[in-house]
Amino acid sequence: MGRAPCCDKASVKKGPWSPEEDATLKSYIEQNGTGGNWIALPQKIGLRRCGKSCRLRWLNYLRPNIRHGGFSDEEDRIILSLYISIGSRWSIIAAQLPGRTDNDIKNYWNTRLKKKMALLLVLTIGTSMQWPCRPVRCRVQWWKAIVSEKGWMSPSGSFCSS
DNA sequence: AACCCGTTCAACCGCCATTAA
DNA sequence: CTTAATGGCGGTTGAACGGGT
Repeated sequence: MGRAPCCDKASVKKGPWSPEEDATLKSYIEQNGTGGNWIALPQKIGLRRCGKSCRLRWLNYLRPNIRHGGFSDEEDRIILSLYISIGSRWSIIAAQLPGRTDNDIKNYWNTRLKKKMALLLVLTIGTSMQWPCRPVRCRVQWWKAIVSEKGWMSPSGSFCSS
């Protein structure tokens, strides 16, 4: 026996949200709040969506003051230092970056930032240049494992072990 | 023009934590 | 205290897109 589903999968719509659905959800929450129950909310406002889907849509796209894309160098630095110290705790990392969502940061890290950082590592440590950031320098072994696993080893294959 | 392939990111899935009954 | 319902989170997927051939 599996776990009971949170909603009736057969009668619930999946996939991208339409502008109409967005408008329905946004205007209701702006006027009434979430009512403390995401599961009951879609039925109440006539949306054929899972409550969890509504929650995700609101938190990641519809709520006010959200920024997408255009991560600054300072944001890169904050994400990297937090990732090194606490790992993939995206909600905690997002809490340090106003206007950013955990989903956006997770996507940014997985698709861009970790590659960018690995490249930076190869270009600095791999050529024996001094790494400018001490916390990162202390985690060379960690990065080495990542870079090795992903096949991002520098042509020389050399890493500083300090 | 048609296809391939890598990248991006919105959204889903399933698990664990928390809360209510 | 126990159990069920709901919230929250991180991992993962797959459609859309764009550049290259």
